[in-house]
Amino acid sequence: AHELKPDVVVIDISMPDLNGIDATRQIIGAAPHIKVIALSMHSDRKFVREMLSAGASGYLLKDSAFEELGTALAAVINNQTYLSPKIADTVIKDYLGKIDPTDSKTSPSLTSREREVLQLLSEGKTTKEIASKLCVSVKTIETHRKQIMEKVGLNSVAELTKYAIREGLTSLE
Amino acid sequence: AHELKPDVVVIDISMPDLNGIDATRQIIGAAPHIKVIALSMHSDRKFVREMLSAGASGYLLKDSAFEELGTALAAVINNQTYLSPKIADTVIKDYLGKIDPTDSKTSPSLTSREREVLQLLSEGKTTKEIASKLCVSVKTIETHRKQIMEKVGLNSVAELTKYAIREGLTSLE
DNA sequence: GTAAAAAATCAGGTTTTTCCCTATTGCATA
DNA sequence: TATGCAATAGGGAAAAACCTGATTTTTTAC
Repeated sequence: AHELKPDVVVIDISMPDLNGIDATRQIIGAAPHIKVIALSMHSDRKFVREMLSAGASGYLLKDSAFEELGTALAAVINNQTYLSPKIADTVIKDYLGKIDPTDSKTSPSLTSREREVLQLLSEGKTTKEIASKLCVSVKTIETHRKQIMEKVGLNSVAELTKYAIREGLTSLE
Repeated sequence: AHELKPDVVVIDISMPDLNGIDATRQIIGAAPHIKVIALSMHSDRKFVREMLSAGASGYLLKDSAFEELGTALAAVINNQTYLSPKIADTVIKDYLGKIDPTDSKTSPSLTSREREVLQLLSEGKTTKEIASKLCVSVKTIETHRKQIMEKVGLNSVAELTKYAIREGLTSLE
């Protein structure tokens, strides 16, 4: 970004190594006129909030259509903010303050640790393997898993795997 | 394209003035190593056929997700061809003329019973539930499951679920 | 038309995993 | 400072998976 002096940057949040949120912070910090559009697989509240407070002007989901990118670009170069419809929903709810637990089915925000466990689980790792990988007890992973199942309302590895795929935590390989 | 010498060009077929099909023909004619991915709103047979015979290596629909672009790019730089699923369907039907549903299963020869079990498994059913549904003993289902895992070379429900999705035995719901 | 191979069924016993309940610690924030 | 949430984990019961066979149909092959 520093070299190319772009008008708009599209950042993939889940890019490896460099954290997209921090990257955004740096870019905006160094060159506030640059517009940043975040591209993410998650519609997770925390991600969105952090990204926006880091200064992003737009937030798109990866499962959005190409068309949306054009719309978003047009919006941000006009100093407007563009959010994917799904994102807009969560942002508005967040903004309105009350997130009643009844409709939390939209995206039952898992903690980052839980997402981590879910990802490994949906990649075929056993509980034992996950525990050893994360250097915690098997019991801890069991608790996380139970918690995940409770939150998302599913109770089989198969369904969790599908959920993880839909949420972009894992791929079909 | 002439100036930038790209590896891959993504062409919007419906771009104004210049016809995307002719553009593709020219690019491929001048520099055959360049990969062209067509981006179109139509899944129209003629468009697709002409585009492919013009030398395109990929064909995406505009309502596809971003993710697909990555997949397509990865495919074409490996000298493979990528088609949006919808497109693939029409191409294959065109190509085959008639589709025999019986022999199209070229998967690692699971028996129909095994596929049945795998499907239920990948829908989140427990071994016990499957047994009761199929009116056989739990032991039988265990044996089937072991056999399936052996045949496809996977040993977790998560991976089996992904396999089942790829094979069209179950959906993401 | 029969023998061999493959598919479908199941059991006993052992090992592993999961489930349920409970509990501690750190951290944020109201 | 009190309260709630996140992350951690143990014990013990229950369930599921695993290993080692084994029997009965159904297909396939010669």
